[in-house]
Amino acid sequence: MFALVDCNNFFASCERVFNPAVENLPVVVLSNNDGCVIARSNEAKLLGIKMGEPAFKIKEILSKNNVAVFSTNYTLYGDMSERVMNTLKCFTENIEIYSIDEAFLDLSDMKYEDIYKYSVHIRNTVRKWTGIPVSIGIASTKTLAKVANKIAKKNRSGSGVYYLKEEKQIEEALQNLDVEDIWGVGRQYAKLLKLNDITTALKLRNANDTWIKKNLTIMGMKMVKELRGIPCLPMELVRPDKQGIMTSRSFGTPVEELVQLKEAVATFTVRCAEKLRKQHSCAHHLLVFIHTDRFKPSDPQYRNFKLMHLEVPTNNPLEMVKYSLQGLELIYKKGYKYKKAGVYLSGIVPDSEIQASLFDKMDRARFSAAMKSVDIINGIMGRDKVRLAVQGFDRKWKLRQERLSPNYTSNWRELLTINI
DNA sequence: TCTGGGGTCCTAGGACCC
DNA sequence: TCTGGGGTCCTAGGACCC
Repeated sequence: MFALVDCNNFFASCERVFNPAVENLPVVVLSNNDGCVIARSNEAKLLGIKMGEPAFKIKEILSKNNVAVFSTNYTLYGDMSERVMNTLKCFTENIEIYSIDEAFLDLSDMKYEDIYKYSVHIRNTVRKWTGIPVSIGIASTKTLAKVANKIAKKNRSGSGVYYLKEEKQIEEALQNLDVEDIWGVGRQYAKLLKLNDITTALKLRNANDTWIKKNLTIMGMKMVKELRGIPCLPMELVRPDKQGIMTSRSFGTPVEELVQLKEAVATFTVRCAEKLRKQHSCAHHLLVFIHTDRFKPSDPQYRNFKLMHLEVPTNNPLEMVKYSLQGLELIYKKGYKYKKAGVYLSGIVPDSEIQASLFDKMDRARFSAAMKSVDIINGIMGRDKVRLAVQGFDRKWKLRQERLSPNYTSNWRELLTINI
C-alpha cells in the first residue's frame, strides 16, 4: 500500500502559518521577479485565478478581492518542507520525498494497523507540528494513490484522507477522472488520447497495450498498468544524485552591459558549484546561455549558448567561473537587452571517481582545501560573504521581490514577533 | 512596466565496432 | 529483383513532473 501525502496549496499555506492575518483571505504566491502565480489558496482558486497566470494580467482581480500577494520565499518553503518531511519520517522509514510538497509512504508493513485511521493520525500530527494542512491518498500503486489524493483534496468537508480500496470504488474514481488529470498525462498525451476517444482514466485503463506502448512509450505503459493495480513504479528511498544542475534567472531589469552579465553568470556558476559540492560531485561540461525578452517582439531578439568542456571534471567555482566567462564572451553581442541568463552543468560524476589528466597543472588538493574553508565561512557568516570580485556588488540584474515575507524560520533577525 | 526555475526519462538516429 | 547481422555509445528533441 502506498500513501501519497501532499501539502495543500503548499507555498500559500507556508505564508499563512506565520501570518494569521491572511488566514481567511485569498492568498497567492508569485514566481521569481513577481512574475506568475505559482500557488493559490482555495479562496484564490475560487476567484478563477489560474496557475501560471502572469500577475500583471490579473492585477484588478487581486486588488478588488483584497488578495494577499507574496513574492516567492524559497528559503521559507524549503525549511517548512523539511519540517513536514521530518514529521512524516516519525511514522515510517519507507518514505520517498517526491517533491518539495509531496512524499510517498510505503505502508505495506502496517498489517495490524487500520491504515485509514493511521493516515488521519499522520495528517493531524503534521498539522499540529508544522501548521501545514496535508491531504493523503492511499491505494495499491503510486498512480492510484495520486488519484486517491485528488479525491481527498476535493472533498473539503472530509477527513483529508481517502483510501481507494475496493474495485468498485476504483472503477468509479477512474470513471470520474478526466484523462488529462492523471499523473503522467500532460497536454500532448491528453490531446492524442482524446483524439482516440480515450477521455477518462477508466477508458485509459482499458486501452490496448500495443497502442499505448507505441504512442506513449514504455512510461505510458507503466502508468496504465498502475491504473490496473499492478505496481510498476517502486519507492525510491534514497535520492539519486542529480544528473544535470541548472541555475538561471530572469533579470529584474534588462541588462545590456557585458560587465553586468558577467556578474550574473559568475554568480550563477558559483551557485551551481555549491549544488555540485553539496552532492559531492564534479561536472564535465558547463553550458552558459543568454537571451533577450521573448515577450517583447518589438525589441531586437537574440539568444545563444556555449557549451564548454572542462579538461578535468571539477566542482571548484574559481575554475568553473573562468570557463563560464569565456563562454559568455564568445556569445555576448552588444546592443541587445538581455532578460535572462543561466548556467547548466552536465556530465556529472562523483568526486571520488575523477579521471585525472596527464597534463593537468593545477594543484587540485590545495584548491579544494581552500574551497572547504570558504564553504565553512559562508555557512556561518551567510552566503557570498567571501566571494569572487567578478560577482560584483551592485547587482543591477537582481530579482524583483516586492512582497517578500520574512525568513521566519532561518534568520534570527527575521523571527516572528508578537506584541502582547 | 509586467510572463519562473528547476528536474526526469525515453526514443530515434548517427557514428562507430566486429 | 530485393543490400548481413549483430552490437555500443552519444546526442538532440520531446514528452512528462513539481
